[in-house]
Amino acid sequence: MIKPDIVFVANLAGVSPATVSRVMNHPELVHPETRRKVELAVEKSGYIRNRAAQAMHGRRSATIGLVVPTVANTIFAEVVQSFNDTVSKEGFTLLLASHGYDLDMEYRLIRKLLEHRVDALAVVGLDHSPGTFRLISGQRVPLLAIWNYLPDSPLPCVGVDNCEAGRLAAEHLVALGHRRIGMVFPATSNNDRARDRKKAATAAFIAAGIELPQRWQITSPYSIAQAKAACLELLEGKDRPSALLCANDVIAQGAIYAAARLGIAVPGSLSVIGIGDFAGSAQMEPALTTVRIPAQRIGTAAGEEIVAAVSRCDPDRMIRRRVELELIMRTSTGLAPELIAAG
Amino acid sequence: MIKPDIVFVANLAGVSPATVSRVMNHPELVHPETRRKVELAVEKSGYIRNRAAQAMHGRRSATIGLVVPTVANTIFAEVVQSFNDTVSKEGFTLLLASHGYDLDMEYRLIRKLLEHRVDALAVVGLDHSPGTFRLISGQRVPLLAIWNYLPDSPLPCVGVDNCEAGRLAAEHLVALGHRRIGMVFPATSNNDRARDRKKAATAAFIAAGIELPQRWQITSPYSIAQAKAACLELLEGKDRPSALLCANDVIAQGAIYAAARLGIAVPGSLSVIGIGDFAGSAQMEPALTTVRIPAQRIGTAAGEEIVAAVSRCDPDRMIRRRVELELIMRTSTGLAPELIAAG
DNA sequence: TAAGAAAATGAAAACATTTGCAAGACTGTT
DNA sequence: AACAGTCTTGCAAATGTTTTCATTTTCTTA
Repeated sequence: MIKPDIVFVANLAGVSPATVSRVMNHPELVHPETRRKVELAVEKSGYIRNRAAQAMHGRRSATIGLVVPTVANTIFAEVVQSFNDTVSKEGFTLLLASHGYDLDMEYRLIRKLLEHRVDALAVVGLDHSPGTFRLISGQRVPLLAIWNYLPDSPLPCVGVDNCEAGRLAAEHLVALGHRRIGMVFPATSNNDRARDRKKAATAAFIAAGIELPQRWQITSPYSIAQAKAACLELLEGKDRPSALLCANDVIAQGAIYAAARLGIAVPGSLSVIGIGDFAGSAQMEPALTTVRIPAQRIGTAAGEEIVAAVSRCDPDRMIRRRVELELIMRTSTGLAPELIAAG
Repeated sequence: MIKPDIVFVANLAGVSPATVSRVMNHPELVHPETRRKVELAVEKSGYIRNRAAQAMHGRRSATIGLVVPTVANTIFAEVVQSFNDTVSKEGFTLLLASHGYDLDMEYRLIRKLLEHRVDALAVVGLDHSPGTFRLISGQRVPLLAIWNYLPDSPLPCVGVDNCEAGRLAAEHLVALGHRRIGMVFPATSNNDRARDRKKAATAAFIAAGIELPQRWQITSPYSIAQAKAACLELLEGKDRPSALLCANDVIAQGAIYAAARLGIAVPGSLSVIGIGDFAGSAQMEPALTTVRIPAQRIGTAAGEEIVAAVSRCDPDRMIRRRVELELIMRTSTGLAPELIAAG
């Protein structure tokens, strides 16, 4: 039993291969009766058309490449999901690659995706190696940066303004009267998202006349376990901040667990704010105050833009779409203890 | 500036296309000096080889299809990640599709992946539509079911025995002396994982002479928010169980948050056990007792098996690999209150 | 240094499809 | 019944590689 190809089906239906091809791609061009015959033959033989041969002809490959740091992280899983849903609805299939925050690896992965002749390419963030930029500009493949928005980004982008996210979080703590503030961020090299958030938050605190002692600025990767460990260390002494601004909700979750372990009341003696509003943040006890980044909306919007970019075939069109942030006040933040004491 | 193809590179290097092809695929066959010349030409022209043309020649497409219910769920994100890491290391790229627990959709997605001539296909679980089985058996593509292990599975599989998972969780509660037991599970049609766990847990309870009143058997999808809501309802009355067996850690997390909201002490007056041991379960307060399903090990093992299946080209070889479960005792379960009262 | 073996290269067929072009088969109009 | 116009369809070229086979070049060894 050999695998049926288009000529096998053509013979079976008593037509030419060209007609079979037309039935698959432009059904309106062929006579309904012929169409029926062909469809029957396709059904009977179990024919499955070969996208590779199709792609080779210069047509669409019907694939879209997506490169993310990791999917094992709630942060990106949601965006991958909704992006996939959106492009899938338009008949595209996702080629997924993850580089684990290694930009050289990212370059190699993008190369691999280009070998597969993806119709378009989406990457996360605006930080990429020079090699990557060179590679892309040489090809005529639409490229979209997702997750980040910048008014003057070098790439088309769909996402949120991380500076604003940092600022919103900081201003919320300031409004609650906090002046002894700690921050928990991952290493910010190669991570423009964390960098922008931290910079803007710092600026907002300075603007409010708040000092940020070095001992309360700590570093932790995006992992609940490591964030909890880092915060345990920060919080166990006498001299601790009254509020913690965390780079994202995963870290904030770690911080809250650390406080719970140490018997520190949240928000009574410690306020914690995150960024992201991931699944579960609303349900925690205490429920996490955070700056919502609408991952689904970003994924969907990015999917729409990339499909649009593929169908109009002008790879150099620059679109920038900004998705709105929103401060979600819940129960993990409250008035600074000093204010409460003062009555 | 036209896109360079293999003959363009060949001319640039002053060799034949065949030689260029050999440099890309079997470098050891060509003279070092020639190789250098060709590599230089590749570099200079920015040539990127066309996998589609390669695949068309009957060679590998170097892609592997993975079909999951969803990736927006911690449950699968981890397994996707480690599976991808493993096959990626061997030069394959992942074609990802998600069907949202809809088996008809799954059929269509698998068709699409076959059109792209994936070298192998991985799906989650053993529940699939008859159409899917027919489709696969017609093709000569290795298929692997991941996540579940069954000694007599109809498909090659790499995963855990969900019956054992349910049994382990149930026996732990029994050993702690609990006799008033509730269970929180999603709908079990089209979900063999949840079904097996529930069946085995039920059997274990019956074997221990424990009755399972209908009012304590509740249904909730895999969502923290919905699980929390469902558990709030179950727990707020006077007549509540002393222990909750949850279909997975996401549901267990919801249950713990519900207890926290109602001021019910865990594990003092309510024990909660999950299944999965997801990221964060160990760090929660109280830390979640659970049956660990080693998602990474499953993903890695599945990746290895599928790569092996591709290189040996015997699509009908039946392998079944079982990954071990482990009961992880933490602080969300404790002795039944009745036993404590009795001293 | 010549013969034979081994290594390196090229020519051309093969892979499964799409599409421009042209020819044949209808339709409706005079 | 002839004509123009519109639908359908088939032919054949083109797409970018890989690989078999044959040929040429280089290396051993006597």
